[in-house]
Amino acid sequence: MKEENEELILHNRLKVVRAEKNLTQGNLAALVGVSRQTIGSIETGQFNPTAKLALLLCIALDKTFEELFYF
Amino acid sequence: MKEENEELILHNRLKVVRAEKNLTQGNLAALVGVSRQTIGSIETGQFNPTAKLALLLCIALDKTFEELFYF
DNA sequence: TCTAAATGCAAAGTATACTTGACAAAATTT
DNA sequence: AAATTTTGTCAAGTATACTTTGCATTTAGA
Repeated sequence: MKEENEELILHNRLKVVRAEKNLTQGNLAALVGVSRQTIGSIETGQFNPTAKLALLLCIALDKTFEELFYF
Repeated sequence: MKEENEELILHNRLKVVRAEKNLTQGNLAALVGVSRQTIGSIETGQFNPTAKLALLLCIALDKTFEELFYF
C-alpha cells in the first residue's frame, strides 16, 4: 500500500452495532469464528480485518458493509 | 478463523468490472496504491484483500462492496 | 458491596496479505 | 506477422491479521 492511502484509516461501527444486538465480543467472535481478541482489536481500530471477516461480520450483524465500515 | 467458515471463499467480480471500465490491472493497482500482482492475485482468488483495500477498490470502481464481493 | 462477566492490553507465535523482480504466455495493436 | 502491452505465476522477503495465554481494569448483576 503506497503513501497516498497508507495514512487512510478504515473506521467501523462494530462496537455500537454489536451493543444494539446485546452481543458480547465473545458472542460475536463465536458467531463469525474468530477469537474474542480479534473482535476487540478491530473495534479499537488496532487492526483492519480481511474482507472475508468483514463480510461475515456484516452478515452476523445484519448490516451492509457500508453501514459497518467507512473512511 | 474456525473450521465452519474456513472453507468459505470470498468471491469477487473485480475482473469483469475492471474490464468494463477499460482499466488494466496496472491502472487499477495505481489507483488504489498496491502492486499489479496484488490485483492479479485477488482476481484469481489467490487471496482475500483487507477490508481497507476492498473499500478502496469499491471507490475506484464506483461499486458497493456487495456489488464487488460475495460468498 | 461482593462476585462474576466483559473488556483492554501485551507478548510471542503462526498464517497470510502484500512487495519487488523476473520471465513466459496470451492478448492487443500496428 | 511483428511488436508491444497485459496477464499469470513463481520465489523470497516484509508487514500485519489472527491465535493463544494471561492478567488487570471496568462493567453488570446478585
